Amino acid sequence: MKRKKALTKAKIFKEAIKLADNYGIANLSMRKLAKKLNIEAMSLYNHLANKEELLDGIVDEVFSKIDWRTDTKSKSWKPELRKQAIAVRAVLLQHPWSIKLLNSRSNPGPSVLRHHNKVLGLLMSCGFSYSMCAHTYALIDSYVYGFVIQECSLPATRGCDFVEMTASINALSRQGFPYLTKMAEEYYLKPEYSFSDEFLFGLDLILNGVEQAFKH
Amino acid sequence: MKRKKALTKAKIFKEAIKLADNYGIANLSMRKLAKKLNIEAMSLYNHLANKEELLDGIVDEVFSKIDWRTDTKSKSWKPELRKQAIAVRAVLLQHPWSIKLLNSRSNPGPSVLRHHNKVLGLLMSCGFSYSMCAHTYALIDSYVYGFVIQECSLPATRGCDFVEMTASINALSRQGFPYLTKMAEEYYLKPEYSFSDEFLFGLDLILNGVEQAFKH
DNA sequence: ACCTGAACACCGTTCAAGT
DNA sequence: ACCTGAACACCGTTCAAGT
Repeated sequence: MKRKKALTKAKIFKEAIKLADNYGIANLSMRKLAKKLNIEAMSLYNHLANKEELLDGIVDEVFSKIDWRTDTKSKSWKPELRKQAIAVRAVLLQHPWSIKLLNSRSNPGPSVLRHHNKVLGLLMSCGFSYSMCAHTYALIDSYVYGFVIQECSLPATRGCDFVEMTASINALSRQGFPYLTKMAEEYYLKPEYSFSDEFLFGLDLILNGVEQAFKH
Repeated sequence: MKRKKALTKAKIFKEAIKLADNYGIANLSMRKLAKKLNIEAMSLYNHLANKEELLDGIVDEVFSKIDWRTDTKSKSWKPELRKQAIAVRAVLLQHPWSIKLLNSRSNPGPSVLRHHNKVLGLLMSCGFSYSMCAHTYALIDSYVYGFVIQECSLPATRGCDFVEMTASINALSRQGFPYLTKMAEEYYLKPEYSFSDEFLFGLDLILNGVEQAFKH
């Protein structure tokens, strides 16, 4: 019999992420996770206080994947902040369940805190006042999270076939939403349209606005 | 024995919202809801296909409370769009559980669709192109939802006493997050600071940016 | 120090049976 | 047409007992 190596939090989190990626966060239960780890559900409680700690842990694990090198002393906050926003979106999209967990957890882990510290450090060392830091960060964060949440819960419109497309357009117009109908048939449901492509428009608009506010 | 009036979806949704408001969305179960309605859990399935329909229903009910009069023919989209964003935030804050449901539901109800139709109609009748409509709406929606999500999941910092405040500052600085620590002690944790006050800064920055993009 | 089995108090949902 | 009781297949978590 080969002896199993001791279980660690790291291994538990890794397996939990795999489960959530493959079967959805709704199917991540302590019992199923334990089964995957070849132990009984109750054994997990030797390593974790409760499921909360598991969820906090895997969110933080996702955040730890953000590319982490930044010249905090940089004098150009704008391209750097842009890069950070893009990076956050990228890791969240890799694990679509993570965005929903992120803002329902009240105990941010070290990687989440490290990220906040990095962004605030960037702004502060570029001469942003406390209030401009707070304004800017609230704005960028809200936008990125809000955008990714919508993106992750969008029906996979790519695979949407012509029949159900016209069906949903017809349903809309029957219920009396003329503008929405028009917009859907003339724009949203065209195969060229991709919600994801909207991300940079909003991000750059926000960054330009912050720049103007910063310069007074 | 007084005869109970027939149960309707409207009554079920109303009771469900009351339950979620009072005890949190986590405590809204089919069984508890049925008990409040003085019926057995299984009877709910005579009125609803499943719990999904319940959640779709109560989200839509929340959206139906948005003030709904709008002069869609208005030539000034900016104050109107601003008012809509503020109204959406207001109703979502009244039912803090609703924001999390909103973007996990894939079947938007009539009130949600009506709202989308209204905003798109406003922009379209003010001469926005399809692509500017899509850009603008994605941006505003992302911001509002992202902001409200953060707002709803913030620890009730108002009641936070001095002891735990300094404790959390110390914890931060011990872990080595100097900027975050500084920002917390010099700004975020001061009693005058309120995250909610950040909302209008971002909203107006975005609206001004859209205005510039619209004018070319 | 770690794992286990049995148990508790829950879930959503189905189904056959009642009125 | 609506309601019910029993049942199924799940949850997270506790606790006393094992090694």
